[in-house]
Amino acid sequence: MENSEAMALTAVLLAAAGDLTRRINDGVEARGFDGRPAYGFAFTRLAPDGATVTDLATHLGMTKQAASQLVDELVRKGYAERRPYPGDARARLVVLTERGWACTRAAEEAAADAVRAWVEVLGEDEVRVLRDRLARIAPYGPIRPAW
Amino acid sequence: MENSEAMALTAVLLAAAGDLTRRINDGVEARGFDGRPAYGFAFTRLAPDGATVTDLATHLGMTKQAASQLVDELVRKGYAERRPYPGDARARLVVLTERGWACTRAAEEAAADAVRAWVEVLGEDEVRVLRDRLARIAPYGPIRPAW
DNA sequence: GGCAAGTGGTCAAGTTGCTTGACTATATGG
DNA sequence: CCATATAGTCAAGCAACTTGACCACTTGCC
Repeated sequence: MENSEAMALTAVLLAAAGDLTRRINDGVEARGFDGRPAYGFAFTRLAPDGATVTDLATHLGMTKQAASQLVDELVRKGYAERRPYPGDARARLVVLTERGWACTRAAEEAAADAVRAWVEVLGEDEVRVLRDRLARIAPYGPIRPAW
Repeated sequence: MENSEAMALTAVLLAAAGDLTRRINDGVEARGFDGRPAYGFAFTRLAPDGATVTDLATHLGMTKQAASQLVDELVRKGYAERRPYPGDARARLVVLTERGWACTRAAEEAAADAVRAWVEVLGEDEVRVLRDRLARIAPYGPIRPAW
């Protein structure tokens, strides 16, 4: 495969990923929630039983200070709350509020809508194959912005 | 397709895109260049004949002020230079220097290396199919960070 | 030719979402 | 019970943008 093809693959991957996240974010906002893409990935870690700030930081690939600031934001907007962590007085358990759950469901709906647009172009089977192949090359580890 | 599958597709797409851009950036730095991912996308617009700041801003989906600052950076690091634009004394033509071309080639090599790692997992044909399918769903328009 | 309106670019200041560094409170293992 | 490690926060700094103001030049129009 030529070098220029590799760059083309990169460009199209980024375009697709950016398009999808933007569609999801738009869909979430259209459903009456105020957020940014990072929220969704935080929510997937907070559900279903909550998580500590440090857990969240690891999951999102950022410092615990940044994760703590993100939690501040989520709390201020009513999506999450800090509760004592049973058995360790240093730690706090960050859990979703009812509004946080509603926002999570909205994000999943918006994601399904966005993917539906792709299914209309490629068909259900091809999208599934796409996902499976990407899963085989995607690294484990923290969820991070593409750049 | 279920809602949770849609979220899984999003996560894996972002992971793959992030992985690829990180590999390319690492490869470029390993070849002795100091940059960030946005450079690569700027370079693809500056090559082969140069571009104005406003062109670059449109291509990258940012304000012309931000694009101007990016060009400042590229000039300071020796990758590009501003030259007069023939036929319009307001505009300037931003062109790659020899070092800028070398960095572009390094980025293409690094991209090819990164994709080669994927080819080893999926095989050449599947990667090509992946690219073609992504090309069918990716929007045209500016290249933007995924989030 | 001259003048209003549009376009290309830059300067300056403000914002956002992170980082590093310093610190407190609690836990844990000899 | 004290040294060391861990959870979390506070504060300051920084990178990569944004918005707003502005100048230089071009263009369309009378």
